[in-house]
Amino acid sequence: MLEERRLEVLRAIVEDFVSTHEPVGSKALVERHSLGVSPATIRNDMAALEDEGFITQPHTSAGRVPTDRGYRLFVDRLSGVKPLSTAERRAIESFLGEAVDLDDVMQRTVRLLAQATKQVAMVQYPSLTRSRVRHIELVALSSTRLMIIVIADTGRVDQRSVESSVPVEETLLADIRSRLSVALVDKPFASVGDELADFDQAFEPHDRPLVTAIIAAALETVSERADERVVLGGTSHLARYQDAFPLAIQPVLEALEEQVVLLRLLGEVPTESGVTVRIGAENSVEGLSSTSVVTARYARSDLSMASLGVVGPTHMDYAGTMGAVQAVAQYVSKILDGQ
Amino acid sequence: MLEERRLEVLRAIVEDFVSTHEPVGSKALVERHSLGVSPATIRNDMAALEDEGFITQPHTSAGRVPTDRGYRLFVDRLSGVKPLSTAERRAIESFLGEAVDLDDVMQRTVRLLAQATKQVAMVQYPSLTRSRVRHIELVALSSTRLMIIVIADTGRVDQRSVESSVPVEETLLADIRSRLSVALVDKPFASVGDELADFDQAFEPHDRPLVTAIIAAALETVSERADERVVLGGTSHLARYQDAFPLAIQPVLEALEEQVVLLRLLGEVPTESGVTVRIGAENSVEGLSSTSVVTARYARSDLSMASLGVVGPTHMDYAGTMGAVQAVAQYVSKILDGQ
DNA sequence: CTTGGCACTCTACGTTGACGAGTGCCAATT
DNA sequence: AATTGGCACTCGTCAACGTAGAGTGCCAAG
Repeated sequence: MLEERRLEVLRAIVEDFVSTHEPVGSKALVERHSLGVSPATIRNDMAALEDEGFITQPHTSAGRVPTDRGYRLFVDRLSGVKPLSTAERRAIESFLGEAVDLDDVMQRTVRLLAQATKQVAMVQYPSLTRSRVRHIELVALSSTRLMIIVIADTGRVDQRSVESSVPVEETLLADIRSRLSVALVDKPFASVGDELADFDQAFEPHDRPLVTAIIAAALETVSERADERVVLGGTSHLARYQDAFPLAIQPVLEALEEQVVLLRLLGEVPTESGVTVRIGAENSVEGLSSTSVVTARYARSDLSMASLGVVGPTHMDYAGTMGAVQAVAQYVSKILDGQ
Repeated sequence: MLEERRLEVLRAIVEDFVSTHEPVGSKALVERHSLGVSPATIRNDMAALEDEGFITQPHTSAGRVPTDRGYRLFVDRLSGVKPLSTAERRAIESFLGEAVDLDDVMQRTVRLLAQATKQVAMVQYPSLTRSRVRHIELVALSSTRLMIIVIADTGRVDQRSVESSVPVEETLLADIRSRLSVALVDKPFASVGDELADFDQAFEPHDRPLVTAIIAAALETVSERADERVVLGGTSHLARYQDAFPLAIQPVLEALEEQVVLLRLLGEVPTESGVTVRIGAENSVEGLSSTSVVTARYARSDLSMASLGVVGPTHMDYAGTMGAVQAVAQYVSKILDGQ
């Protein structure tokens, strides 16, 4: 029960610091929270918490600030996911429900998430790796330029253009198109490589260079770009932390401009459901060591599809953020199932 | 020739202020530039320039800072467009040349522009209004969901999904598809509305609701979204001006998150060629009153297509930025012609 | 284990004064 | 009429200084 109170103290410190952004002292703590003890007792607990590395003092005569480790403990043991109010739930549902398109869903989701958490939001497109081919189309843009368009069962559309060294005849194109359809439609994207392994064998040798080029483009589209698409939004919220962040919104903005970084942030998430929180240096992304990342996965037909989440300062409202991220992920799943 | 020197003084002030970001005084000015006169003379000129509203003093005993009007005069009369070095030109050409796709071109362009100017870059997709339909495709996603895909002769692909209240048969779909192709392919997007005016008359009355829905979606795609797509990049460069900007990267980031605002920034540009500069309050966008916007239009087959440009602090290197924007616009035009 | 008291340590803040950059004005010069 | 040197004046920056207050750690008593 001594342990008990210490955790209580840590929770109180985190909560106060999150709301005030200022080091919190023993006296203020007993005033704002009804811990039934005196400041002196709290001081002892604080000293212990500091020894264990959960909190720290910016300077000798200041209050305490949670460390990354402190936030970690807070998140693991102390904070429940705060459920959204029904009004909020209704707002989310109706806003996402209006979406007309997968693109529209993604765009609305990122806006929603940014607005609900007041932080930078990221949303990943449904992974191709876990989808099936719904349709594949081959279009002639000019006599030597083709465009290959792939539609997944999630409604995701990817396209890629292909250059041919020789003019392409429409009859050949039609042939390739229909064979591609037969070979790929309703197949999982993961097996596209296998399905196309001997694809060019069905064609005349002098047509094979073109067929090979098309296959290469198709594979590039479905494999290299499979998880690559991420939408970002709400970056203006970063600016609110000018003073709170040491000195650093530039490195954060820089990091977030890199698709690769976003994918890493979203990808390092375990596949299980639930909300994942990575705090400070846990992110292993340079420039994001003073931020926390809260992510969740969304699914379609109970098949985990991709991740979405937010990036904010380590001193964020974890309970609220986790609640919002989880709720949004659920609604995206629901929308995706409905379509 | 008195007028002459005053302009020279203004130019010197702008140049110094742009490079140092600090108010420039009369003494420093004669030291750094070889104007053949004494500081006292410069002071007289400065007083005159201040009376005319081209420069101003932050406080009584400080040097002078250009006003928006000062920058305007500088840009109009004093600054040439600085041509890029051949190395830079080569870098642009090769980087853009590698693009494989219209999406790829847009993405590379925005990166390039941001990197070359060290500012926030915006690139607008080629306007549909000025393009022709290259291909139109209708795909069944499920028995009641269709997707309509439109490809422009610029390689731009737009899609939109359509919900049908009744299951759609493949034969009907094929019929609509081929009629749509006949009606629209190679027609300018601007005339799509007219071309589709009586489109539903060719169908059985009980099929018309579906046809109407498809037409509505098609029109929405080609008209509402016609100029709507803009890519943004390089926002991290904003953070470098933390101190230089009054207090305000947040409003700028907020403004730039709004597609509408971006479109206004890019759209207010006169259709003629050349580089356009809008300084400070000239932008008429709230939150961007302490930034300047430099834009240029790019073309395809000599037909002006859309705009691209950058947003930066009013105290930017106008000559260099204008040079870069112009050069990039030219190369984008070239790439578009080549494809 | 808790608590009140106390000495101690810093930071934040306001004051003060010197310094210097920069200006405007004026009388002298060309 | 334009230019110039001189000079008094303004005002922001900076460092030094002192004070107030928040917060701590420790200790002895409950």
